[in-house]
This record gives sequence, structure tokens and C-alpha cells, in this order.
Amino acid sequence: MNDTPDLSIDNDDSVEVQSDFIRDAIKEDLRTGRFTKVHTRFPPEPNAYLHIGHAKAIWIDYGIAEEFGGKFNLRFDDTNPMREEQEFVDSIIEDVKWLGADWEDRLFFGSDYFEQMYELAFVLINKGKAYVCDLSPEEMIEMRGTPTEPGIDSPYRNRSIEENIDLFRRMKEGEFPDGARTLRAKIDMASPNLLMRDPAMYRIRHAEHHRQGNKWCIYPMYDWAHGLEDSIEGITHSLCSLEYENHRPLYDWFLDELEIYHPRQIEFARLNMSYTVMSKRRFIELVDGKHVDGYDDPRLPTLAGMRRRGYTPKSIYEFCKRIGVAKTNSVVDPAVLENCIREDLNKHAQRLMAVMNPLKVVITNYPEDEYEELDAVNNPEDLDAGTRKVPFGRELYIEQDDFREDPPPKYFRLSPGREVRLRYAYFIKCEKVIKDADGNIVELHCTYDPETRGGNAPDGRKVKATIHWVSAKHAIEAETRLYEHLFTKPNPDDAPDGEDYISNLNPHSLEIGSCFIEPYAAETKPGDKFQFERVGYFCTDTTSTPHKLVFNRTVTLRDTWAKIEKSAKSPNQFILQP
RNA sequence: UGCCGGAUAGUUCAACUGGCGGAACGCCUGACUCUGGAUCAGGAGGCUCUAGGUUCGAGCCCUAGUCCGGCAGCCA
Repeated sequence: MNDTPDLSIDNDDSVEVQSDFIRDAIKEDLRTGRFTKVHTRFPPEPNAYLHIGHAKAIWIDYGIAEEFGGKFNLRFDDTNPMREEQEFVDSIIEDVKWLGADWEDRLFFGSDYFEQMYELAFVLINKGKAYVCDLSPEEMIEMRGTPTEPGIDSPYRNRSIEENIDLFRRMKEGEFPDGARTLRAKIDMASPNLLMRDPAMYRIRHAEHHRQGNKWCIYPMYDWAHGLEDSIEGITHSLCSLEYENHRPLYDWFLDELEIYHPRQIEFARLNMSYTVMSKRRFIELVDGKHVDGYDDPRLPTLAGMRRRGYTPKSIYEFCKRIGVAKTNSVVDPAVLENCIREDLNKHAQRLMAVMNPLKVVITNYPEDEYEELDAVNNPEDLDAGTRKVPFGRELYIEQDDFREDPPPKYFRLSPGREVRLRYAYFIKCEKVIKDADGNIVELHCTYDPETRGGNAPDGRKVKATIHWVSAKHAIEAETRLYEHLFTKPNPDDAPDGEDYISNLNPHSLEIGSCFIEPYAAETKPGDKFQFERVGYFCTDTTSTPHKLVFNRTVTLRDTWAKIEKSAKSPNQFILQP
């Protein structure tokens, strides 16, 4: 889109309607009158932490409701007492709220509808469309058949309506042990869709529910519960991921047989990203195996981890917008995500100077024990952010990478005899390289030009590079945590025989180090976001204290020089024939 | 070997429903710059999975294939 006016800062106010196959379908539904409004829901099961894949779903659900002037519900699909916990309810609420999806006063729990679901089950029983089955789980599996062979009718399939009513009541009353009986829908044991072969609607579980306590001992299955939840809440479009495609006929069957309000289910592809994993099971394995530091480890694609890493809700929404919505199974390059966060932080992050790998510089013609304060711009993308004072003195630290004794071609930074600018300070020229007994460079002797204070030369001479620095006396030492991809391969499952994805863990996914940072950083609080100039974007970690500052690297800056240097080293030369 | 989906640039998506295949990210060039950042300008990159068919005209419709994904929990 090249005609976007550059003047509009952030046009967050105008809710621009995106375009994809789901929105197209909704427009069509509105046009034909199948629905007269839009009402969506995000229905997580409270059994895990949310990850970036859920953010995609949330953006689709919430974004669509917002764009069409409709409503959005947050609903916990808590129909299985064995797997669900309050801890996850809390973390999910926190994450959805953080993302900015607003459910207003519509926070619901599927389990709150258990009574209605129970009553509705009798409608089906009375129609002869549901029956109590005494088959064991093993027998039921056996009689279900296979994709190529039809199943066999349960011997309990033709129980009388009266007996079914009686038995189902007694199931609820707790007369039978776990697994003894189920309530099943009577559909078609020969259906090519396995899900239609008399699926279970209720199972017996004498278990305590995180919300309902011991009130129930029968619990509804997903297929029975979900459509009812949608119907009860007046959902118009029940959006879910592709693996539920085969469930749609069943979703529709229940609602049709019940003759109640009937939302439309539409499925989309879930998000996959390269160089990471995206499942609850693997998060558990990585945490339990101490490969990461917890569910909010900044290397994990959990929303808690991304928040700690320094990602903003806005950048995540932008990411979701860019990857779009389709039915194709796809794998997104994390570079897209990185680009989104760079774009957001570039506009809003406070700039600071921090030196990661210090090399001492002595300004030999600068007076000893004398200091001064220079003005530095807080954010060149946002002049309203103002300026700050940065202390300068005779002894400084610069980045080791910013000096080369023997500079390669196109290297513009400091080298013997060459002049560069210290950002917001002075031009300096390297006069002498000091080495230790082993020949390692330990210190640089430079001279500065007092006329260039602030960074400009009155005589108009130019330098080809500007480097960052800190005053050795004033700098604060802080811990840095530099992150890379969690895995070394785009597809972590691409492992040698006998190995699994764990073998593809990147040993350098976390490098703990330290830096010298200008004193302005002293007051930082967890969650603060900065650009360390010429280095990358950093976020103050949750564990950071004034006594020990800790910064997570959210993402590096783009590094064109690294590319130049890399391509110069690569032997990939072509000789063209004349 | 049954059923349901899917296949368009390196990647993720578009293509006003049958009318000259575009964008973003990535990549390459250049301009500008007190961040080798940002910004701006330009460029390379496609037998639209294959083979037939319908049509004046097919990425789109039809037929037959190929490849990929999902489905045989009393999980969601």
C-alpha cells in the first residue's frame, strides 16, 4: 500500500475492515439475512498458558466483532474437570486483557450452563436421538469401526426412551462408577465421518470441578457442549481452527435436532512458526526438562514469555494482521514478528547508550577529573520525547566491534589515525593502540576536537561513522540477556533418527552477559522498553531491581554491516566469461 | 485403502467471484542520515501442483491425478 499518507500517526481510531475468507462469509451472511449482527467468542480451555497461536485466534474473534460493530465474549470451555485449573483461568484472563481484547461484561464459563445442557439432553432422549450405553471404553472403540470399515451398533442402542430417561437421571445422581455408562447420540454407525458414529455426549467422572465443585458427576463432551454454549450466548459465528472441520456436521446435527438457535462454525488454519514449538505438551517438557526457565521464559512463544521479552500487544496485533487468515497449513517466519516489534518500538522506545563489549578509550587531551553533561535526544522519531543529559569525561567505553586495528574495506568505524563521532559528543581520532603482553588490544588513546562539541564540526568536515559510548566513571553495570531462536532448525522436529526436537535446541538461545549503560537507566522499572542505540531493543526484566538491573534483548536492530561483512567473507564469487 | 480440507514469488497472504497475476516481509541497488537504525526511491524474484476439458478468455468452472494436513479419546 504505497498511497498511505505518512501524516496519519496511528489511525487506531478508524476500524478498518480487513479482508479474508471468514470476513467475506460474514458479509455474505449479513447481506442474505442469515444473521443480522456479529457476535464472536474466544473459548479457551483453562488447562494451559496462552501462546502466540491463541493471539491469532483472539485477533480473529475480537477483531471481527470490533470491525463489524458486534460483540465479543470470553468464555472458558471448562467441561473436563480432570484437566482444568483456576491458575489457568487467571493467566488467560490476564493475557487476553493484556492483548487488549475487550469482552466488557461478558466473561462466561461453559460449566455454568451444565444445568441447561442436562435438560437439553432429555430433548434428544425423548426424540429417540440419544441413548444410554453400557459399553466399556475399549468396547466402544472396537465397535466404532475404522475409516474404511463401518462400525457396529451398540447392543444398548435401542433401549426404550423411558429406560434411557431413568438411566441418564441415575447417571447424574451418581449411582454409577466412572466410565460405567455414557449418553450417546444416536446417529449413524456407518457414517464415513467417524465423529458421527454415535458420539458420546456425557461421561461419568466423580471428580471435583474447579468451579462447580462436586455438584456434578457427569460431564458433557466437547461436541455436545460447544454448540450449546455458542447457542446459549447468541454467538453468530463460531470461529475455530481447522481440526474442528470434521466436527462441524456434528455441531450442526445437535443444533438442528434440538431446533434451537444455530450459530455458524467456520474454521481457519492455526498458526505455526519456524524455529519454535507451539504446544502445551512441549512447553511442559521444556520447562520440566529445565531447558527454559518457566512458562514466561522470554524464549517461549507464550504470551507471558513474549510480554517479558518486551513484545507489545500492538506488535502482536500487527503480526496477526500481516499473516492473515486462510485455510492453508502454513509456517510463518519469526522475522515477520521481529519486524513488527521493531516497527512499534522504533516509534516509541526511549533511546539509551549501552556498551555490551567494552573497550576503554582515554581522551588524552581531555583534562583529568573533569566532566561535563551533553544533551542526547530521547527518541529521534518523536521529538516530543525531549532530551536528557549524558555525562562525558576523559575515560570512556566504546564497543569492541567499533574499533579495528586493520579495518577491512567499507569499515567506517574507528581505526588508527581515523576520526569518528561519539554520538551527541565529540569527534575523536585514534592516536595509539595499547596492547597487553599477549598482543590483545586493551585500551585506545584518542584525542578529541573541542570544537565539535555536540557532534558537529564548525569547519564542516564529515566523519563516516557515529559510534556510541559511555563515561567509564558514570556508567552503570547491568546484566543483559541476549536471546536467539530456541531451536537451530526451522522445523525442530527435523531431527536425526532416534533423536527428537530436544536435540535441536539452540545452545545459544540465551547468552547472559553484562553491559555498561548510561546513568539515565538507573531508575528503570520492569517492563520499561528501550532502544540501546545501534545495538537493539531491550526490556527491563521482571527480576530487575535498582541494585541489579537486568535487561532482556527483545530483538536486535537490523545490522547492514553484519551483512556486508558476511557476504565479503563468503567465497561465493562468480567469474563471468567475456 | 474411507471421509473432510488444502496447494498462487523464498515466506505469509491478495486477485472486485471468468477479464492483462498484486502486496507485505525477506533479498539486491541507490538516495538521505549525528543510530551501518529509521525514512525514501528503484530492482530481482511466478509454467498459479500436474494433465486434460468447457470458454472469445481459466489462478478461479468441470474431469482425472499428484502431494500435504486432519479424523478411529468416555480430550478440547
